[in-house]
Amino acid sequence: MAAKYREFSHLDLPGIGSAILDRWNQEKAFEKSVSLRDGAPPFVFYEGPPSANGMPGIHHVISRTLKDLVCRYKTMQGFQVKRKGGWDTHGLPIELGVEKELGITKEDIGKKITVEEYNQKCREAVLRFKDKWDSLTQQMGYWVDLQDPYITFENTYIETLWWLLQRLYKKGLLYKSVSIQPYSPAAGTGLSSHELNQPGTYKDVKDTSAVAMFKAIRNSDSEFLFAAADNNPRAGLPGGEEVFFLAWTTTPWTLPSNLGLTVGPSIDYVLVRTFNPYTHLPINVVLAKALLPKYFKAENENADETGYGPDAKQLPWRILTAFKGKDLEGLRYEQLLPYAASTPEKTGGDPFRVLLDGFVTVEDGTGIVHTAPAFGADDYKVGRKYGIGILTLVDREGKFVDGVGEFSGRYVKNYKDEKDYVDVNVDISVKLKKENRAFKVEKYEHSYPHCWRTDKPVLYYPLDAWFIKTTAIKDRMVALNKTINWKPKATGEGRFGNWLENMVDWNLSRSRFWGTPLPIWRTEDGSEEICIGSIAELNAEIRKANEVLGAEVNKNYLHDGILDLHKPYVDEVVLVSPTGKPMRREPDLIDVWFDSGAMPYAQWGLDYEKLAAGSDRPFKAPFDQNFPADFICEGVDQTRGWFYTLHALASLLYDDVAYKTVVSNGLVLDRNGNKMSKRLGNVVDPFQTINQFGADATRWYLITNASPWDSLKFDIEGIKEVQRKFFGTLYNTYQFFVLYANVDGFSFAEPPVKWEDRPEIDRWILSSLQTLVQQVTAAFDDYEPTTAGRLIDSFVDEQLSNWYVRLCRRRFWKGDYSVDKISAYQTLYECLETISGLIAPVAPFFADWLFSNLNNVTHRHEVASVHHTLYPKADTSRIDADLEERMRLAQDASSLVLSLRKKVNIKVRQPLQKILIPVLDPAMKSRLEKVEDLIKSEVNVKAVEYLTDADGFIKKKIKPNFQALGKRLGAKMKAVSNAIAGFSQADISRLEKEGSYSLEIDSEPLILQIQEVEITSEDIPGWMVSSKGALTVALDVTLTPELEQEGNARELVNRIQKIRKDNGYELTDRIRVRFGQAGLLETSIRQFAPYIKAEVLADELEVDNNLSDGIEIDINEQPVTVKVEKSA
RNA sequence: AGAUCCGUAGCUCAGCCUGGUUAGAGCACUACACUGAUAAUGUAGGGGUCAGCAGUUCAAAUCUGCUCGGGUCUACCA
Repeated sequence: MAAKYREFSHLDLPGIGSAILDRWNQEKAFEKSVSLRDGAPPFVFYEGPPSANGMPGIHHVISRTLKDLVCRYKTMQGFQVKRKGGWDTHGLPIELGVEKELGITKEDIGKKITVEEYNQKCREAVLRFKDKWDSLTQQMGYWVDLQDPYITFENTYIETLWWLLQRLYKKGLLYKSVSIQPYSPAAGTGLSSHELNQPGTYKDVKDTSAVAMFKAIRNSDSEFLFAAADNNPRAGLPGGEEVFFLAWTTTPWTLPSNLGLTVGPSIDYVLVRTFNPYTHLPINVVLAKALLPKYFKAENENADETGYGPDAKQLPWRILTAFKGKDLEGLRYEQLLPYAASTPEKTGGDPFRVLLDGFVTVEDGTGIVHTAPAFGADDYKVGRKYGIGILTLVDREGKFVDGVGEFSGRYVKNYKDEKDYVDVNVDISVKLKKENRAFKVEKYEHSYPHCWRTDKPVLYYPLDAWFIKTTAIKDRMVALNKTINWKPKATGEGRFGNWLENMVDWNLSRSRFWGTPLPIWRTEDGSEEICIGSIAELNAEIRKANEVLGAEVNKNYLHDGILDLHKPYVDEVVLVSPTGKPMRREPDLIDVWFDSGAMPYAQWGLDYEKLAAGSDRPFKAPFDQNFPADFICEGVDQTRGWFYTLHALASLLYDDVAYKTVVSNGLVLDRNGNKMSKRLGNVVDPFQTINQFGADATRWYLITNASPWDSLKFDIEGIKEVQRKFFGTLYNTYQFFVLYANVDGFSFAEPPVKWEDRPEIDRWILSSLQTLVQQVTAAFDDYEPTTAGRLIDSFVDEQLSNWYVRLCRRRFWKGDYSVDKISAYQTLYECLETISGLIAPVAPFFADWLFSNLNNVTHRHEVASVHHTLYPKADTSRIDADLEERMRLAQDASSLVLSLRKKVNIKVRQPLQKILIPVLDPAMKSRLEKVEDLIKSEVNVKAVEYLTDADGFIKKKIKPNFQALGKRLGAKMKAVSNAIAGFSQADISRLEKEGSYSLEIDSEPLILQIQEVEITSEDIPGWMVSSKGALTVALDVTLTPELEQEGNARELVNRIQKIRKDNGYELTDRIRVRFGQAGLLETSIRQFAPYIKAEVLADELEVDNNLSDGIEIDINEQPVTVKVEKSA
């Protein structure tokens, strides 16, 4: 006897998950799935390194599911997919975590704790939750190489980063410059954007704001302004009045550092004649037209000026001329607040001009932006563009430097908690008022960032930093991006494309402790520097410096060389310049995003032989086969993170893309659409979910519920549904199969039944299966797993389970082990086996469980795991579109009949005589004839009759084919549509007979073709009908005595089967059935005895009027006693 | 503020690219049925101004523009 298929008492997905996981671990299934493809073409995948200093959440499960399913799919497609894992180990979140844990702040590092100790703490914290992550990886079925991951803090990794930095340095792409960064004077430190985004840093504060007046200088460029003033002299006053540009600021302390005024090139500006409300002097001012109402009342336009004086409440004003911002470009103005420290020479540029830039808006202020390059990123940028220089009149403590007159030494904000601090901004404003240089001064409430440690307002301040000149290859990056396959497309074109268009140079510098040190050593005056590219190079330089500079220098690093590339060790190293001067390391660390963006190279490390040979890609094997990546996948939040840094580095280093396809998945929200956060307590624990529902159900839910790039509202109920609906159905189908296969000993031992010997329904489900394989493969190839999953879902539910199995049930338990039965087994087996392959990428555990349960009996595959097989390939020769179409007809027809039965309340078990189906053309008839038997047995009728035109019974309905007609007719569509609606039955048959019909529309002739309308049957007079689309079905509901007898017989069979089951008999047990007094049922029993006996496997069936015991049952309101026993 | 995604039944989503006349599934709810797959299944029912407004068109859930609401990213700026 052949081995038996395993049977189960119930579906236990978590149990299947852990059992299969154990087996994978024992058999090293993952390693094998890779090594089996040795020599096959590679499919390259990069793992974006997670940071293991926090617990993994459910949102990590979705992107890892996507990564995993693509890699599994490609492996099954015959590619070799290596997946090296990795850990992101540097960076601010780790440092902040450690600081919090130790209860220290940044300032304490190096004081209360040494840098060495601090970094040791970071190193320990980094992989704190590595176990949890590894465990999640395993339990969710994510196949990735955890044995040999790349770790960003390791020397080999950092060394590669150094080499890459050196390559950039040699290309002239690495430079040091000032940038304007958020800076906390109170804490004496720059702040990262991350720190600035801490909750509570933005506060609403009231600041003194001022609209300052910058006096225009009259020259040929500005003549049009002055001329407009001169040509409109005020009554009683001569011409030659002053013209001012109005500019608003909420930080008057930046006004002494003003070097420019920026306007929007296409914004409308006006020159307004009016008075200074403080000094009451007549003035002319320039501001954006759209902002006039902020400063002037409409009713005072062109008001009488002669009466204006100190006591006047209303400010008269008059527009003298209008122009665009671009007309102002280059106009010069007098410096607002000249001091010794702010002479034009000290600016290092050509200041006090009007500049153009797109960032100017007319939302606030005057539409003219006061530009102090030192204290605003936009200001700095536009200042550089125009070369107006830079003035930094405030020091790092937040107070004015010497040489700013009465303001020198005063803090620009109350940074020292002085009790009687006098706001310098007020004093500056007062000074401007007195000097006829302020147009409006008022308190203004706005939101302003504060240092999250000191609670003091942040300044934007110029700080030294190292940059990568990404802007140099911006166009190339844009061009390369166009070759990348983005999923979804819009993220690449929109979010990422826009980001590239507006890119700025990459600020690499971080003044922190735990990270990759910048490998640049400089002389004190900055005139000489070296960028180190490898450990060997550094060690050589260390020795050289020791020889040149003296025996004490670097003496700790002479013997073994440098052993750890982190701070503080690298900072102790002093190198020597070609001219013999000492060089010290630039103190910065580099942005952690460089760490991860460089992983394509650094994950392998440097190959010293290639390095010595001068290769421009000196990375260890298998780098050459693993660049660029075919596929990467992370959350959309990485668009400007990892996706960008990978792209930037590949473009900069090798003028190439780093990845060919990138999938960015959306966020996982809670069921109400809120972001998951610890604070709200709505985070979902992935371990709990997997333990409760299994990884497969979780993965299937995440993938099929919504496109991966849409944000997903995570709801446990959805997983339950997937579990019940999809896996439950598939499990049931499997159970059904093995129930009978075990009885019959089916083990696929027989040769496949020939195609032409298989019944229609087998050919149908196999054809549908091939179609499914085709569609699923296309969807996966297009990185559309959601579509793939949903296709499989509906196939399993609607086609396989609810049609094929339902209709074929009898074939499995009835009769001998015939060709038909074997065909049924082979067909269903093939469906199950193919589905196990199809779902393997998404539901890896269940797929393997199903596969091995089947394969352990049949041994059709030599490999032990579905993940080692090749993905199912569609056999297109089996696809029969017409067959699939007529099966749809059968399904529709059955559904219609069942609904008719429902209407007249005749149960399906009661046979009926016939149904009528009107057929509109011979093709439809022949299709229906081929599936007639299926319909008959499904709806329990004896006959199907077809009604054709000739019978004259059918009442027809006509409707325009809008798609066909609309193209031809256009605007006449409505009229024609109305005409068609008015067609009589005679009109319709004439059209059918002649193939065309002449109409007159708006007194123009029009020939209507038969294919331009849709004709359907509407009604069969005197019958109950129901229709769907072109299909109409009528049911004969007449019950003859014969039919009723048969109905009774079927009812009896049904009851006896139930009793068999209640008694716990085996499927194959033979029985003996005796009835008590049966009354009217006796006829049924006698007439249908052979049928009943065959159905219930009875050897004997008799009526015994003296039967005293047995079960009372009720057959169509006829009580009868029945006794069922096993045959002797 | 900019960019982008989303808005269709009580809930989760198809359909939109390529416009075509009763807008579909599943879940949930109600009723009835089925019963050798049974913690399954079928049928029927209620439930929609396809976020809103305007435009293009003979025809708009579908194309265009604007507005509103939600998410994310970037920025926070005079």
